Amino acid sequence: MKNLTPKERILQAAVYLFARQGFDGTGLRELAARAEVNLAMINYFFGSKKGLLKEILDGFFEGYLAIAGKELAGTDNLHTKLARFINSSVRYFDSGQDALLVMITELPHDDPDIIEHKATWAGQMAEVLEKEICQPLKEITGQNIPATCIGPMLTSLMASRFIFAPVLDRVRGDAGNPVDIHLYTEIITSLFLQGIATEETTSN
Amino acid sequence: MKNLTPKERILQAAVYLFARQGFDGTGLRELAARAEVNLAMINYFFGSKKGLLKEILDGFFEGYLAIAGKELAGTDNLHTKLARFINSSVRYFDSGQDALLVMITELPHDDPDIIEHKATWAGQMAEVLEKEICQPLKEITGQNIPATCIGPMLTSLMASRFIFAPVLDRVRGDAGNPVDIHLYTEIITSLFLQGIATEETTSN
Amino acid sequence: MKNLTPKERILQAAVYLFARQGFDGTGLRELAARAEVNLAMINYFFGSKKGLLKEILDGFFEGYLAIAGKELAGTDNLHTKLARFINSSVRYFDSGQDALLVMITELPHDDPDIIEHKATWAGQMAEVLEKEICQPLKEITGQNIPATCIGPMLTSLMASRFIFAPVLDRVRGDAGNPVDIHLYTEIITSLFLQGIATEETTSN
Amino acid sequence: MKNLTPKERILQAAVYLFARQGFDGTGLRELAARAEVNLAMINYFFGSKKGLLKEILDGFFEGYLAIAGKELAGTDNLHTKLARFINSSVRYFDSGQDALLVMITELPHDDPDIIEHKATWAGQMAEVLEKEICQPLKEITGQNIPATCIGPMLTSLMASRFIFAPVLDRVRGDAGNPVDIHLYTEIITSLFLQGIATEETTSN
DNA sequence: CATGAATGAGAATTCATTCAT
DNA sequence: AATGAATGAATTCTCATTCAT
Repeated sequence: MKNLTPKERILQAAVYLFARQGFDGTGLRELAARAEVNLAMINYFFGSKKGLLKEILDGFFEGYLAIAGKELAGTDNLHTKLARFINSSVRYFDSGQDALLVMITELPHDDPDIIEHKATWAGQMAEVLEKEICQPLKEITGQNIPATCIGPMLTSLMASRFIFAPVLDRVRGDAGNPVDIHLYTEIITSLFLQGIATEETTSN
Repeated sequence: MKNLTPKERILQAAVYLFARQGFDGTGLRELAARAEVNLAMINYFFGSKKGLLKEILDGFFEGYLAIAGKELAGTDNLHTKLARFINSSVRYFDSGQDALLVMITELPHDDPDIIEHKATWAGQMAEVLEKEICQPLKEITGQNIPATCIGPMLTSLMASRFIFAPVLDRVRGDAGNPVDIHLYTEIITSLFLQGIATEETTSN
Repeated sequence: MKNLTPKERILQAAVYLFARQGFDGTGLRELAARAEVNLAMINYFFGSKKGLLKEILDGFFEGYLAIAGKELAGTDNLHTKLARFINSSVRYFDSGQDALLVMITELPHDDPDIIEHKATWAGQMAEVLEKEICQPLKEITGQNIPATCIGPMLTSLMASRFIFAPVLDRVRGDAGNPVDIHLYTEIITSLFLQGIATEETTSN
Repeated sequence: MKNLTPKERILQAAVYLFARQGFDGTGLRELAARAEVNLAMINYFFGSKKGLLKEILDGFFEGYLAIAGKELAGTDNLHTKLARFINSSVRYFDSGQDALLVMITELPHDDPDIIEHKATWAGQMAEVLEKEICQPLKEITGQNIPATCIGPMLTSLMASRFIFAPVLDRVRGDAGNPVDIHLYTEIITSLFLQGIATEETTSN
């Protein structure tokens, strides 16, 4: 872990701490200590604390957008593409839980700089979803649900386990066994595509 | 708005600011100014800034839990009960968007005091869901999805619009027309119960 | 302890806390809590925090001065009188250790109000000592040591055990057995009258 | 006085103010102003206000212990060594009156951090005194007075003039002439070694 | 590149005190 | 006599940032 460059160490420490204490709840001193880096280097590399946050968000969105672009493109049917997207996204979220949490928890906060930045990424994401999900959906079912509605829903759904993780660890206690990550993916996929309780649906 | 008691004004200002700037991002000075209250009164009434957060979270969870208790109880079939719960919850979230955002964004942060507090509420919620949703679901479909999985999913799903709201306002621009709240409720309900793209489901 | 008047409870709590945390280190809230009294009552009874300190100092000095007046007066020889004075004083200090500590630790601090107050008492004490100790001493030994020198020396000497008590408790550990109070009195008396190591004195 | 480093200026101002107003009675703002230093530098250099106090106490104890080690060691007889020790100590106290007062007035206060710290020093001092004073004394006179008794007595006695100084200045008025410091040393030494009123002792 | 020193602004909290009831 | 509410000032301490070296 010491064979990372200072900049990488800072980034890594920042994701870790921001996820657990929030952006405003984390001091640069604490961050510098964890990254084993001189305090002044943070501003040296990232210009400001906010610049550091931007870089983290950038990294997360870039990867997420890439997944959307890759898994949703092509000529496969919508089901297949969605299943693929959910699968990849959940794995992405899982492998970068901290970055996901930073994104989610900083989403609603209305710092002018940051919100503009987030909107840019969200806009690009919406474009992809609009083209690859909403349009096909409209053709099939007639429903016209905008990407700005379905995107958040899908993202929140996939992220739910990670958002609630710290609390759930306490709820279940030490002996609790959370749902396996693969099962979790299946549940999400199944829920999103067929809803819950399909049996009952037909019986009623 | 001035005919509220100081304590109410503080609470109101706190929800407003915490939702927009985060708990740590909000200073007590700013809060006191907005509540038109002397700075020292906040500690006088709530003991500490954290005490104020706890009271906000309490208020939110109490209402949410009450809805779960009310709408999910009874002998109606699962579909009906879920539809009712979603309907009430979304309306609850909508009418108290700020409190919802405070809850969501503070969820992952691992302050020892707060996390314990949140876990208590989450535990109670999980009990209700376990009994009223998970058990019936198991009997009907055979699936054994724990409440600690389905609770977060459902909550995140219903909250998605509000979590992303500030960003989406920018994405859509000023002329954007978000989905109507009733339609939003319908979409959530439909998604949760039957999944998306049901037509295609049967055709495939 | 609850059958004391509020005023007495305040005084008692104040002596206790001032001795352990100092005057400035003790908050009125803490004091009110310990005295099981409403915060506002302290100012009600004593006018101010400083008024409370004055009353404590008054109580101590009054008792100390009374002892000096009683034990040093009369026609007995100086030795006898001094032994009596030391005996009574040490017993007085022992029975009111907290008040003694408050007096000692607040002595050097130069708050204008308080210092004037202390000087008044010290002046009265000096008069007694001058007449009952210094004058006789001068007649006997020819030494002219002023009361403003001998008073502090004698008082500090007798108080030494109490001043260092909290620290010594740690030094000796839990199993430490401090010198018995009667022996302590004897040591002080003997030291003051004959000095330490008298045997050697004669041999040298 | 300006050609001292900021850290030195802080230390100097702190000793001055703590001696006159007590540790808790002195604000960091006032201290920073007197040291002509930015407020934040105090915490920067000393970590906390308490850290500053610790450094002051360290400085004092270190010097005092060094004197004990130097003046009490050796093969001279006890009288000579004690006289030397008293002489050096009084001179040390006189040259650092403020530090002495800080030590004395903070002695009884039972802050956990500080008391532990003080106990460490007191323990070392007690060891020296035990070996160099108490043991010889026992051999000569048969008296077994522990160092934890004789140490406080001796220290308090030598410090008496400085503890009472602020009050005595008022008692004597402006024209008062306190005992010369050399005479003071002689009185202490004589008192400690032969007691007061030796003539009378033999005559009675 | 890297760092220790330095800073002004602001953080949350506690203070002793007042006053209407 | 007694109290809960309220307050302005001050508390210690941390903040992100800058800069000379």
